[in-house]
Amino acid sequence: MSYEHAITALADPTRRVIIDRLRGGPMAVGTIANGMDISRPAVSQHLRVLSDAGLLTVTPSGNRRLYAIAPDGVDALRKYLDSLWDDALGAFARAAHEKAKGQ
Amino acid sequence: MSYEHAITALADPTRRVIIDRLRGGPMAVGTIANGMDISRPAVSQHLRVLSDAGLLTVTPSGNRRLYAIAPDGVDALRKYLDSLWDDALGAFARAAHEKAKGQ
DNA sequence: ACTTACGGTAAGTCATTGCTTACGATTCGT
DNA sequence: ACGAATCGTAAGCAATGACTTACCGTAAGT
Repeated sequence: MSYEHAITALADPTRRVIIDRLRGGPMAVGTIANGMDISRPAVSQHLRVLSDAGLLTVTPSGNRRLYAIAPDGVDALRKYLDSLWDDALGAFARAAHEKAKGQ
Repeated sequence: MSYEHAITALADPTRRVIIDRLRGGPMAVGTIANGMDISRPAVSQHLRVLSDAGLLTVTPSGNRRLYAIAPDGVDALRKYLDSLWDDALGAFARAAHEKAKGQ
């Protein structure tokens, strides 16, 4: 269902940088933007896309907003790729079998 | 490494339709394009992108070219998401632990 | 040999999207 | 209460990308 938004969101290199930065744990927007070569509003826009895709969660903490990776969002994408991988392997084995029988 | 091209390629809905059509096994270009609402050259361009990303393999068969899903390409993407999922879960558990300790 | 089928490539067009600056709203510090 | 900090949103712009038509090469059929 929602894996489509997730894969679209992760297609952008900048957004992958952001989500890779969040691997260690939740971070505030300013902290994320610090050290990146784009403006802070641009980071905010990316965070919005990632959140809408279900890949991030937000927890307001006073003045700041802490973003963290949402395991469920990543898992949805994982499941899609697992099923794709299963089918690909099955088709590959079947094709190899056909070829062996053909020769 | 190459998972970046793969995730970029899979971000397009039309390309996901194509790769979903190939789950059953190899198909020729015309067969893939048949029933889709875009032109055949457009399908060819998508197939090129998917091949360059390592997600498809091509085996010429006489007049036609049979495209099939490359399990290795899918697996590279799977591995990236697995590592992301692991880190996300770890950070999530750590945050939950911190919160429990804080209260 | 000649025609038909198959499919990749080129050029051009239009929509999408990622970025910037400017602005507004909320919260913290003093 | 007032200034500073944090962050989201709006508007505008430039670049990327997906599609079309037109064209060309190669293999099959007759």
